[in-house]
Amino acid sequence: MKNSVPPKAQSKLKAPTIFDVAKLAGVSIKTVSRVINLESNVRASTRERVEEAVEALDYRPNAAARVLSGKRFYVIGLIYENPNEFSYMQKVLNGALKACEAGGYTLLLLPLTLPNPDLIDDVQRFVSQSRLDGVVLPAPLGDFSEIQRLLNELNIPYARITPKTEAGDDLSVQCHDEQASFDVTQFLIEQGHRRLGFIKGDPIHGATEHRYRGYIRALQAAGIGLHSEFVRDGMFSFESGKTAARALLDLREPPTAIVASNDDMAAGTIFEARERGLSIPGDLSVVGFDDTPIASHIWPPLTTVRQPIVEMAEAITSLLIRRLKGEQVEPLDQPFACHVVTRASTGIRAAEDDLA
Amino acid sequence: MKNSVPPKAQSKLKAPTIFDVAKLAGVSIKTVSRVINLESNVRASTRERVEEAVEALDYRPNAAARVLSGKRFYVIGLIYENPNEFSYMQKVLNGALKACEAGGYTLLLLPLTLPNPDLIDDVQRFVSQSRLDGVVLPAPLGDFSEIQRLLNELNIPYARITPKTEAGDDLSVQCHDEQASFDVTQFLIEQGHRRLGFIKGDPIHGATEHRYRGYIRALQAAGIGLHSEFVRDGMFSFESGKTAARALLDLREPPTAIVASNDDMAAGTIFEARERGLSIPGDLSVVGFDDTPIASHIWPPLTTVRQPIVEMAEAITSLLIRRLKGEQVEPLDQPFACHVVTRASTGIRAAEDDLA
DNA sequence: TGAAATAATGACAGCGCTGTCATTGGTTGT
DNA sequence: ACAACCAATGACAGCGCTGTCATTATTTCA
Repeated sequence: MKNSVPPKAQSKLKAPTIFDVAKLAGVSIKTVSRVINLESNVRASTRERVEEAVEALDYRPNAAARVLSGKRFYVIGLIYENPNEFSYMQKVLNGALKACEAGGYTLLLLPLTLPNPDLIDDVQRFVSQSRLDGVVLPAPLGDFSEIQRLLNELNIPYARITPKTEAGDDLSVQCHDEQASFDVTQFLIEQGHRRLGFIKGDPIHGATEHRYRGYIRALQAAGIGLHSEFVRDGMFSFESGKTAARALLDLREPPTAIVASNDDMAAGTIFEARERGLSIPGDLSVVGFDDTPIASHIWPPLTTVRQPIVEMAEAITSLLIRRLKGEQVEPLDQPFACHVVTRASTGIRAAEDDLA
Repeated sequence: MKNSVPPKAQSKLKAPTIFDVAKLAGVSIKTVSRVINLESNVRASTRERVEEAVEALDYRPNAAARVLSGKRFYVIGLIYENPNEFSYMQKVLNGALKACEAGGYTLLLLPLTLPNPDLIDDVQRFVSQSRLDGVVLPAPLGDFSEIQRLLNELNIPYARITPKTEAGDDLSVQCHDEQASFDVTQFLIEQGHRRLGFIKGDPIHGATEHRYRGYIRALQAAGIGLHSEFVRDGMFSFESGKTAARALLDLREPPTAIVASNDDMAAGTIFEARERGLSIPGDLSVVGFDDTPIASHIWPPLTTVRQPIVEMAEAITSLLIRRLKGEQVEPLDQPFACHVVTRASTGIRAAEDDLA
């Protein structure tokens, strides 16, 4: 009940103003203003009537009008030191922020926890309350069809970062994920590995499939057969990586190298290997994806794949902005390139292994 | 030159409007509007004249007026999945965001890289361009006196998260950092350790001194002498932790336990120890601070100190907002409590050690 | 009971811009 | 050289709210 979206009729019609509330409550707009600003000198009965009208119309004060006429801005700034190392979302944030600054736009944030039963309500509230022109949807949010439908209905353009699915008229960025996965797998093969484990990511992310395909292609290119017991499901979390690694290392003939679909799962793999007293890369080589801070801070540091996330986020956001300004924009033609960062978690497979 | 702040006179007077620009350029306001919105049908010479006037007055369009009169909002939303594990800044962001949502305010971000020669210009531009009511300054930004001076001049209230210095009328949050440091050091002592190394943090952070004092107090309480060679400077970075650990482990009689002032430096310490083939916690116990993701993802997982950062950020932001709304607010009376999270990077000091 | 004080409400201007439409100036073609 | 056109510019309303001040109810106290 409380979470339901406003009546459909209003999503097309203009939002109610203070006049509508005043009319419905039978008072002047100034009295409505007093009520919504919690000023004194309003009779309790009047206040109540106004509040009912506000409720009935689902009225929200127009922030711009408030700012323009009043003395307050209703804005808080958060100034912070940009840590020199970033998580994935920090990078996206930075890229989007840059593009917004360059384009004269303001960036507003809606952090969500998934799974979320009220997802659509939350997004709806955010979009209408904050009066947005456009929305950026990093993976996996760009693949929630309910969100896409909502934004389409409200006629709000959106840009997606590494989505899984296509959408017509697509404002989205991709990177050469599959190629990078191919490269990193091939790198392991060149080091002499033949038994290569793979830990998949959360299937909701497009990257999961791309990375898996790169792995398969590299095996094929080297004439190595694909063994299903070497492929395990993961969810991009440390724990899921640990669990998958446990299964792989429990095999009678365990892999000598493991490709984890992100750094957290690679860290989980190393964690699991360490618990078993395995040496890395002596007994097991491990690679990850994303080059997040953890990759360079664990021992041994991870060989991983770096994506230009900041640049990708910046590019797609500025494209979105150009489109909002009325420019006719072409979709990004080229995926961004990724590259392998070689560190100490990978090594040459000892010759003795060939006997096995 | 280009970076200099607008003429002093204007910081008190009202900001120039489109009228001022029009008058100076000798055109109508509509023409100014055309120029700043890059519309067509403006003679090059006119455009130039207007641009000069804009420059001369340092004119910035009033965002609220634009929004109110036009059809655009100049706002982009970024909707993202809140990763289940956060960096320090992510936590601050989440707390501040919560408080803003609850208070009907909007949160705007200014990420900064330090050191920054244009610091004040950047902050000035942010504050005036975004028309903020208040500012949140997480450590170490709350200790930059230039920023404080600027905000005071502009009469913009600010709240600080774990600042080092006091400011009258203080809107700031602290946590029981010293106590936590005492606790974690005492914990190591109880495990039998007597030779305890300490790696300090960046001196610009208040936490650095608090944590160091807790360490000293715990040594005193146990009757253990403070040896200066056991105390090393660090900068809160992984690298600095590694360097400091190297120095400590190079000692003729190295410590059997190391207290690093944050997790990154603790990770650096473990990294260094691993490079030397030391076993943890067998040969060396290590503790960190902050309980960042890395603490639980490295092997062995780190014993560390967790601060309620989200709650702290939320509390101080909502206090700031209440103050902006005109309430008479009291400073937060109690620092927030921290607690030790015990993991596998610490262990009982073997008895043989007593011989040494 | 009536005057003075106070509480509750309303009328209205104006915040700084953009959208619409009217007007002016300049160019082209014949 | 004049009409017919298009480019360049301006006049003005109005976006939705808050601040100011005037007005009208209600209470208080002599």
